[in-house]
Amino acid sequence: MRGSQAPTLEAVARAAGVSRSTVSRVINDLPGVSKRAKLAVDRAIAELRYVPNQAARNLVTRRTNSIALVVSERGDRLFSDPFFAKILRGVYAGMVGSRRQLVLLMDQDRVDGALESYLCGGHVDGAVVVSLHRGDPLPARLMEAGLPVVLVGRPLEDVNVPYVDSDNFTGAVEAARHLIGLGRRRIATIAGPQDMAAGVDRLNGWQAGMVETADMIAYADFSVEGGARAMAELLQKYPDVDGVFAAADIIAVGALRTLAEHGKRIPDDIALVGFDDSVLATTTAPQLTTVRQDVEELGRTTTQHLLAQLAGEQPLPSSVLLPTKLVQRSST
Amino acid sequence: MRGSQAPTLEAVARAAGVSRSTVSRVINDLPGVSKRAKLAVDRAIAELRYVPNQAARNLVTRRTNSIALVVSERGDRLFSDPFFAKILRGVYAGMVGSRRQLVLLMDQDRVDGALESYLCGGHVDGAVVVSLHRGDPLPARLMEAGLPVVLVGRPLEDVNVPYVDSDNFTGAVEAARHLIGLGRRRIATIAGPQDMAAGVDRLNGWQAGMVETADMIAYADFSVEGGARAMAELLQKYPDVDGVFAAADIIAVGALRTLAEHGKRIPDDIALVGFDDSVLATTTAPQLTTVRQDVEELGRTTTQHLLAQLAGEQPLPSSVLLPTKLVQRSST
DNA sequence: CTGAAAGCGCTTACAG
DNA sequence: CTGAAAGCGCTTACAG
Repeated sequence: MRGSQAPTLEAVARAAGVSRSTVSRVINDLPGVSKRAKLAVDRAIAELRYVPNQAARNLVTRRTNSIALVVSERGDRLFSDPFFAKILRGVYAGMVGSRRQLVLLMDQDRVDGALESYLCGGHVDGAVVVSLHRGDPLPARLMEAGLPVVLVGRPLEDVNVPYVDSDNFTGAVEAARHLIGLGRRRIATIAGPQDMAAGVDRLNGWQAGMVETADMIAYADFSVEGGARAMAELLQKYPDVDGVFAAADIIAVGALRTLAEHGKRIPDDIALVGFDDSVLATTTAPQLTTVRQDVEELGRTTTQHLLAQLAGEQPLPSSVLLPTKLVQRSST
Repeated sequence: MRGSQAPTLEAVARAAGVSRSTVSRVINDLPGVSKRAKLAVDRAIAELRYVPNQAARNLVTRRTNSIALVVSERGDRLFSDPFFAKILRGVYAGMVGSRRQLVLLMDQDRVDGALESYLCGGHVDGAVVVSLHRGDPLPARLMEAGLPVVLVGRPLEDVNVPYVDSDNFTGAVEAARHLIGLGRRRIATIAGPQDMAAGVDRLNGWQAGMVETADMIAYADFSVEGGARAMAELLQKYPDVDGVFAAADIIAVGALRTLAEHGKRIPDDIALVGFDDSVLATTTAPQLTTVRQDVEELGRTTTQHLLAQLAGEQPLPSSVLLPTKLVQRSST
């Protein structure tokens, strides 16, 4: 189908004995074509194996039929963490039947504003932006440029960009209450990165869920090593800690490693709660009690939100929170 | 930058006091433009915040500056497995500096040949195809249509499509030799799906590496559950098994679960070797001895192969095998 | 070094 | 229901 031999609309029209207008109408399923004409065109299309040239189409319609998934992440987190794959699957699921293509853009495209140029240069009809960090000007810029955007995850800035997020706060409240309910008295948290909403909201939720003082806090990025280090820090500062809420399963995995090294029994000596209910939660020993968030649903809902916006549907709620839920296993 | 107010090349030309031809030459870095003209054009572009319309460009150049990553996988494997994320990262790394965009296409796009139409309809300049299963006609079809394609993973059919793969065979040979070297006498394998080259080649390698008879075989798909079931099957048929080569870490995770349920000590009773050296290998207890393959490198090399082909470089070797290597940990 | 003109392959009023 | 014609925003010989 490539090269100069690719049949054009013109060729189809000749073969079918009609005008280009008629062929175009058939291709686009527009009304006002006789059965006879449609039949002839369909036959010619099949015979010539005609495929419309998308570039020509885009040029005149000023639409691209594709949307971007922008992954605003520099490091390895999204790849060592099943989070990203699930988002991707959800986004894909959300696009089913939309006849749109997904263009994947990553942080490295930021070199000399290439990302912004690309997004604003009419290459895509809209964008889903994932994994924003505090202070990222991208969402505001895209809004200014008039590009429809929906974020996965609450932005930390006070920008008026629609988003979909898990209810991190409530999930973390539940985690704290669960540990308290088990009779634990010395409960700590390993908080996630504070330049991302997930990190901030889970810390706030934990603090809100603790009835008494909540000041046994260590910080980690979303990695095994970070979790291991933070757990070591907690053990040193608070030797009597008997409950820990880790802001992500991957952090909990690191914490488990450190706890094993220190000969702590889980949950006897220390009860541990994670967050995510990722595949990690059931591959550890003991399996993790954790707060489930449906990441795939997050991707799907965000995408549907964007598509609805593109379809010009009634103004949707500007943001959506998806429920989270504690899942008990053997680590508590 | 969207909407009818977006500046065109024409507008830039007027603002700079030159012709459209000259502006086009400046944008495309073509020779034969006076410094004076270039300066004026650059200023006008900056002032108007001009971004070239890609659709118009594609139409006339017949290039899209994008390549497709086709993930030929229906089920959940690619998402419950870190494999896909690593491939994706590798592909991205391979594209750095190529000024091309990545369009991600998945199996669901196959509905009424939409995938093939899309790929052959001039939307992309070439494609990387991952995770092929036996009997998939896609690679041959794309080749016929003249679309440059490179596969991640050896195709099982005898098609003349270039590919890049890990040396699964040699890695599996090493795994078998390792178990033999440890003095194990009753060595089994949990083979992967036999409709994929990775499954076939790892089984063949294991058989080649075994000096004596190699007939203790169970099969699993690339999943925890599959691994658990296959391990149960092996234990029942061969109660004296003392070594197992699992064709993937995720299969080994399932095997570990079953072994724990049966009260088997690892590695004392049974030594276990995985394949991949994925993140799973170090989150299990005990940590897995496994065959390392560099999946990210796989994605990167494949992409560079494709880009070289697009650049019309000298004919490259039609296929490439990347080395694999045994990594010993505590499961053997 | 520069510009006028043709043309890429479609869609879309417009007139019939 | 149908077709002739204009035009989307670029690139690319071609002539100067």
